[in-house]
Amino acid sequence: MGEPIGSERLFLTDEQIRQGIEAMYFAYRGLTNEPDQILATLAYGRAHHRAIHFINRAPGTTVTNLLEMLGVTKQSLNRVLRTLIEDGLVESRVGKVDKRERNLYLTEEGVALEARLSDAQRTRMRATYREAGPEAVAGFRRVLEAMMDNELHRKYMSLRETN
Amino acid sequence: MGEPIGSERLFLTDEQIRQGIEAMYFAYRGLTNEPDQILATLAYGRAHHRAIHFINRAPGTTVTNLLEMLGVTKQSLNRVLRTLIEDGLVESRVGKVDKRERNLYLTEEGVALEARLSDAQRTRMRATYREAGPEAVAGFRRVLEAMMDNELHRKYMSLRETN
DNA sequence: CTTGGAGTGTCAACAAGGCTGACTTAATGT
DNA sequence: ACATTAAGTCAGCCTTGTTGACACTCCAAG
Repeated sequence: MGEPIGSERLFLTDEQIRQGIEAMYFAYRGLTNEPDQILATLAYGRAHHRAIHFINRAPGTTVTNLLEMLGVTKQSLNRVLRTLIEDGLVESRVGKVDKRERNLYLTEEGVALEARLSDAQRTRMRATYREAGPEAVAGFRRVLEAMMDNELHRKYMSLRETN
Repeated sequence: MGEPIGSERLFLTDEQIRQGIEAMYFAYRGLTNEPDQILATLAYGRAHHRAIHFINRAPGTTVTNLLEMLGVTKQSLNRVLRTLIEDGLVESRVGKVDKRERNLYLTEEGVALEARLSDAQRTRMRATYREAGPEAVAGFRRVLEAMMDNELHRKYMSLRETN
């Protein structure tokens, strides 16, 4: 067989692969550190953050839509969503065309919390990008996108079709 | 102020930063997908996976050490560790020099499960790396390492001092 | 116009895996 | 001898995931 097609002679030992996996683990922890601390002071968790993030990203999204993105059950999301609505961070409007649907929006207060949370992450990402340089960033993104399976990649891409 | 020092003219909009954060989220999900499914069939969770991973990585590690790596409480880890020991995946040996310490090792069965879990991840990582190319991989690693804070980076690096 | 099915919300019950606080036991070091 | 450290345990709490069952509203097709 000789050389596998497209291998470009990647000398990747199991050890190197393992290091990549560990790097993902620690980096992900680093990225969620600060938001988690902010959320803890507000009696919210990561689940609330995710909901807020995606509602901010796609204002007017429906519950089913959000369910799809997050990959959790309706009951699980509903619990989180209810507290956010009760606390006045999220507004749920009855759909205009289909009145069964609820369109979700962040309130002013919701936008404020979203900004606070993502500011922490963006500051870190900016510092990270500055330290690693533009080429590294391009590679980083390329690898991450290749790491998603088709379904996740579809979800990921769907977020930038409208914007 | 003009040009920020060290910026190297990185045109990074909030939108691009946000995409990076989202990419991390979806990629991490992709990476944990398969192991989670395997673990679910065995009545184990991600916590068990993490313990197994780090014991495999540093055989003979102490409980305190593991606690440090994982960043959880003793009680939380103990619950997981106990089931792994009861199920014969992990062996806990009294320390030779300090008999208060317990040195943790994977049994044959433990090694087998570790291999099964990391095989799934390594296969994905290999495919990912092949698709993205060597330069992308280097960038990926550089960005992830920059993304960790000092403490996490120390833990991350400690894993390759011995190997 | 009725009826099936889709979108939503909710109740109940359960499990994993975090947490805190309090405590025991054994071994170590001062 | 005594304080400290490593480990383990008990009890209780929270968040966030899960199933299953059910009600309500509304749309669309027969």
